[in-house]
Amino acid sequence: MAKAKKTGITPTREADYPEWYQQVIKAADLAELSPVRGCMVVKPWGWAIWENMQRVLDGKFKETGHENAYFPLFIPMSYLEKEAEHVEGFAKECAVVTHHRLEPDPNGGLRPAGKLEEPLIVRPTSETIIGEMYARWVQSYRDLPILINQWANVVRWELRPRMFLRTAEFLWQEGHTAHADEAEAREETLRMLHVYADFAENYMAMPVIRGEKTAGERFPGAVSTLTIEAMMQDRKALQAGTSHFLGQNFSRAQGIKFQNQSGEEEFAWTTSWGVSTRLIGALIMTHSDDDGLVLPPRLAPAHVVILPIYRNDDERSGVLDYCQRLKNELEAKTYSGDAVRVRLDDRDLRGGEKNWQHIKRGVPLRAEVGPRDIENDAVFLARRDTGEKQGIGRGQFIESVGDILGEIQDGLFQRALELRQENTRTIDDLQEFREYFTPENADAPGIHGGFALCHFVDGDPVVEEEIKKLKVTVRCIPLEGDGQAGKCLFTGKPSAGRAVFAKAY
RNA sequence: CGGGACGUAGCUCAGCUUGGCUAGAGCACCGGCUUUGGGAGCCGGGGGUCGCAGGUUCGAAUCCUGUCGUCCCGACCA
Repeated sequence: MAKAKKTGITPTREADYPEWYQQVIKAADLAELSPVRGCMVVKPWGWAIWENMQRVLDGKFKETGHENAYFPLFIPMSYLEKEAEHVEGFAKECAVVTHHRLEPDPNGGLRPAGKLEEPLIVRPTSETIIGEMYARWVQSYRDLPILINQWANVVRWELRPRMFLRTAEFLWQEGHTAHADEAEAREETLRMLHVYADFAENYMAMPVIRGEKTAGERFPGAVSTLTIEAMMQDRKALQAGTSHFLGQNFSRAQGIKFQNQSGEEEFAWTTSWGVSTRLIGALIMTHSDDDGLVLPPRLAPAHVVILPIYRNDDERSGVLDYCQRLKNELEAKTYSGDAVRVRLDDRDLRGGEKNWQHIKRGVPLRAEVGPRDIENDAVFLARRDTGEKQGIGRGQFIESVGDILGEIQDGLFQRALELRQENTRTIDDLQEFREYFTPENADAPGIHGGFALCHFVDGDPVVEEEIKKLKVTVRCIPLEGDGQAGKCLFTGKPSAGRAVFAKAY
């Protein structure tokens, strides 16, 4: 009897994309909302993905000459006031600590006491506190460059949280560097953008566009903001990482000064760059399908899950022995420089239910092993990315496991790249632009639009108004543009190059 | 911070219009038996001060007032 095809996730992406996203997180047991407004609890499976991301990125930061350090969670309010644009950018979303003690109140509860002389803000980002320290550390050109990264949590009091994409508290890394000259600082900004792009494409299997933000989208206080932008499966853009050239704005505000070789006093040139747990959201929306999470092998907490199948206690011990041996043999193999990560799921659950759990959690390979397979010295192997299932000899499986994982990794990247290519258009006609970004049914806007490459004039009010109406934003001016000049789509004024326009998260 | 909706079991919700026996269902959970190669079936069981505080009433999940919270749509944002 053929059963009706049932998806692991309800609703499907097509039916209700935002709800699908929430359900994937739930079904894959990645995280859940906490009782604290806007803050989430990252559960072990989600955390393991983050740990893998951290491990890879941390290695890349160290390879590029950076060291880790740690700076305080609290920042004196006055620090934030020093850089005017910076204040404006973050003031509206800061958590503020005004007291340092609790005392009993008359109703049997507690109330804050011990008012602080100067309020402390919980860092929304650490440029100011880190800059303050750099100012103390730098006297001579010989003290530069300073190349430091920190792994930390930050707080931005968001009004509308979405798991992983925008939460009040989130985890990230922030690199902060100070240099003796502009060229070196600009080079650093670009270098780290490429580190991010490499990580996104080769580890997350997520193609990205490297580009520069327009003035309006720039980091508050930065001279230039570089970004990597990815397309999610609903064709919206997600900013996946940023690298900022801060010029001398922050060093002037914070007094990061040094004497150069001629004995003259100069301000240092600084940069900052970061990626956050938002990358997990990006990962989910890039690869997952209507059955749940799909993980690129390089970041998957488990590459292979072995599912023993048996009917009774007699079969049980034999099957488990065989599985344990298979696990050991697989773990002796490597993929992408690491030992193959294998889990043996011998929980006392029904096979079907167990199997679905691993599908929903996105494990790249599931190997079912039952008496029948053992007889043939084989396993029944299922791929999460294609859904393909086949019997394969045990020896062959062990020999090829690394290759199969590599195939999955590459396949996911190709699939994501194709989606982006199919949904990227060069547009030179305003009417076409409007239609491209207008959903067929305004009351239930389904998946529509994509990336549009258009000529434009940065900051022109006519442009701003038009794209705002359509809820479209300028994502970036690609670094690898065609370099052709043209006419602004909206105003007809001369344009030096095309930018990527899209709806965004 | 503006507009809308909603708070009933761990989760999703019914019941409320028209107040009335012991507050229900599905899923999840626990136990037993039969099962086990893509989400098992049957039987039994545990679990709720109906968000909170007042009020009306012989009687409130249901009506009234207040309050707290959550979600959605805007504005803001990694």
